[in-house]
Amino acid sequence: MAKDRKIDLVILGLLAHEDLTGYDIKKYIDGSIRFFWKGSFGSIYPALSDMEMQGLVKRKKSDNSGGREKIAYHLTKKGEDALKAWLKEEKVSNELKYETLLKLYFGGVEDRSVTIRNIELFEENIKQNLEILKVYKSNLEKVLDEEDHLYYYLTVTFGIDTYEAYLKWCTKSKKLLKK
Amino acid sequence: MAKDRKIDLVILGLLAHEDLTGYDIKKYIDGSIRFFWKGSFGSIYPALSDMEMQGLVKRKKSDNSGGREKIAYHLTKKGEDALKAWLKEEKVSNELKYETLLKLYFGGVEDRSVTIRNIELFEENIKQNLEILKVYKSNLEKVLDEEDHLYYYLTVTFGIDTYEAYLKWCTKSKKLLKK
DNA sequence: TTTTGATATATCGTTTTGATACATAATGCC
DNA sequence: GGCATTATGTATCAAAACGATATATCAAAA
Repeated sequence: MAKDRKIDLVILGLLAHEDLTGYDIKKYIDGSIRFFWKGSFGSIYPALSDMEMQGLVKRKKSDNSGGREKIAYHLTKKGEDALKAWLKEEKVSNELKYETLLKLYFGGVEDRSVTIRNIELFEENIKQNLEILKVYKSNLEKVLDEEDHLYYYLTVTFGIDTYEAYLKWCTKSKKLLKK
Repeated sequence: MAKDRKIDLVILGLLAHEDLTGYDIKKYIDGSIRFFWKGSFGSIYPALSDMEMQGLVKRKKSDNSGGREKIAYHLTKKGEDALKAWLKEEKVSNELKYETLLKLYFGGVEDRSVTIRNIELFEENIKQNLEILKVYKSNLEKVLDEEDHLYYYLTVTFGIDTYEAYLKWCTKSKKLLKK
């Protein structure tokens, strides 16, 4: 695995469950994973090529039932080992760029109304995402007997708990700013 | 302001309060701002040069009281306008790369004990940061009469509320995984 | 029939990261 | 006093990521 390429981890993790194309990987990232990670084609495709050369993933025979090219990748034993090694790495590295908080921090250069509006926009955004997560949660609760679903469930409850804390903060903060 | 350069926003915001060198800006980013943003010298210095050419910031006479070069920057009217325009932009764009959640999501490829350990590591990390934020909070409460401090206070309470929700989730999730 | 939208790979310029280089000033300590 | 370490400060570089766009096929709707 490349020393400093984080996208590899997403790719390895996703391929552990099923063979996927670069496009499939992007869809997963834009789906449930988007709540805590993101990645673009510009990082996915070069990573897949490089990881193939490193023997972490293997290109599957292209499914030419129509003529359109489609390159699905399969996880190798070496790739699985790399994934497991990463899971056992004892370090916490969470990176965030919270533009909402940056605007809040610099709020003093403008009227209070501007900050209140920004909190409202954030609140709306969080409410929408919270609804989506709640649907995920109730769907997962029905299939919790399968081990993998337990992990998905935990990420979803993490999101729900966090978003609910955000919303409480929004209410409280708007009140304080309006005083 | 450059179309897609986010670091500009941090620089504009910080310079709104006082004149700073690139090194000073880095110190702020590694200080209180690190809880919701980050940035390296490799982005700060080139951005400062470029922003000077755009007339957003102005280089101050270097303070040669010792011989060592030191380039402090001052916010121009144009820079202040750019900052205010950004604050009023009605869009929410918060990016995060939560490695802890990625590991959790892919936890199924390893023993439960690995995920439990990862939650513990996350928990320790959050507890440490929470202590720091609580000190910030009690210091800010003494000086809340000044408008700017209110905004810093709000970012701090955001962090505290979020971190406390994280910790509750950690306790709950570890219990669930140990069942 | 056409055009929209989904599927699919790939590349490009710009930005960011993380590390390092280089140099001076201040501080700690034996 | 001498010596090492830490803090201050600017700057650059390779690697990585972003966001947009190009190209092309196919299905479905208008």
